[in-house]
Amino acid sequence: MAKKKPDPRWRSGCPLNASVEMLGDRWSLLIIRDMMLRGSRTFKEFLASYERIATNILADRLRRLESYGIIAAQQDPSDGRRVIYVLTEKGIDLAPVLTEMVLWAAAHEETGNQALLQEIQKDKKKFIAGVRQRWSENTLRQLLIAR
Amino acid sequence: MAKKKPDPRWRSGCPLNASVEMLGDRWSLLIIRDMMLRGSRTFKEFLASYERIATNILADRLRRLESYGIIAAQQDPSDGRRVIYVLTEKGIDLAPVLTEMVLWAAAHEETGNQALLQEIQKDKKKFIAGVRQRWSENTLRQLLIAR
DNA sequence: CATATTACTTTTATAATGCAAGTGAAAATA
DNA sequence: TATTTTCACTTGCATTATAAAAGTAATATG
Repeated sequence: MAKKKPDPRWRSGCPLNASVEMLGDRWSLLIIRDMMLRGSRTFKEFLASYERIATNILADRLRRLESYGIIAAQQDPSDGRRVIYVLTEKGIDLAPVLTEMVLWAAAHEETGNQALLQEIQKDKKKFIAGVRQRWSENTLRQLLIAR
Repeated sequence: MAKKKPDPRWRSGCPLNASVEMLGDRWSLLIIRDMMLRGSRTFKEFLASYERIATNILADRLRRLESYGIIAAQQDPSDGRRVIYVLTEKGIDLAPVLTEMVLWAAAHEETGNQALLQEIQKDKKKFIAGVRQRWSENTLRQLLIAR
C-alpha cells in the first residue's frame, strides 16, 4: 500500500542500500535479536546483553529503530518509569534476515549457541513461523499484564 | 571443517554478532552486492557505484573483507596495475542474506530496481542458485581471460 | 521521607568516516 | 623513447560517530 518511487532519504534506490542504511551498524541487529529471540523489552534488559552496549548508543539506536518503524515504544501502564519496546510488523519481518545471518556465520566461523542453530537448521520456515507466533502472543500479553 | 569453540576475535559467541562484526557497516554489503549482482571486480568498478564510496574507505573495506576470507584479491596477469577481486565460497554464501535484505526493504520502503526484485520474488531459490552458478562460471573466465 | 530503580543525558576521549589531493607503478600513446 | 594516462591506492585534515563514565529527573518502594 505504501510504496511507489524511491525514497529520497536513501543514498540510492537500491533496496539493499536501504536495508544497510537502516541496519548497517554494529548494534541495531543485536537489539532486534534481543527482542526477537530473548524477549528483551526494556532499556535495562538490552543493557544486560553480553556484548555490552553503552547507554548513550543504546538510547540512540532505539530512537533510530523507532524512527524507521522497526520498533515501537510505549509507557508501561503499571510503572511510570518503564518504557516497553516492541517489534512492529516491519521488525518481525526481519526474522528471515537474522536467520540467514545466523546460518551464514555458523557455517563459516567458530560460534556458540548451538541450540538456536540446530533449531534453525532443522526447519528454517518453522523457526521463523515460531518467532512470528510467539511474538504476537507475547506482545499482547506484555502490553496488558503488569509485572 | 574449521569450526569448534567460539572465536575470541568476537565480542560474543553469538553467530549473529559475528555476522554483524564482519558486515555491520554502511559499505561492506554494498561491495558484495556489486560483486555478486553487478559483476564488479576492480577498485575502479566499485568506485563507479551509485552510492559513491570514498577511496580510502573502499581500500579499507576490501582489506577487511579479504582478512575475513569473504573476498580474495589477485593481480591481473594481463595488466600489472590491475587487482581483481573475487568472492570466495564464504562470500558467495552471503547470497541468501542479501536476498532477504532486499526482500525486506522492498516490502517496507519505497525502493527501485523492480527487475531484480521481481526475479527474486518469482523464485528465491532459483535466484540464489543462479547467482552461485553465474559466479562459478565468471570467476574462471575472469581469471583466465585478458580484457 | 529516604532510598532505589529506570531510562535516559552529558561530558570527554578516542576512533571512524568522508573529502580532496597526492603518489608510484604500469600501460598506453605520441 | 618520452610523455601522458590509468589504476590502485595513500595521506592529511575536518567532521562525525562511538565508547566509557558520571550525572539527572521521574517514579516507585520500604
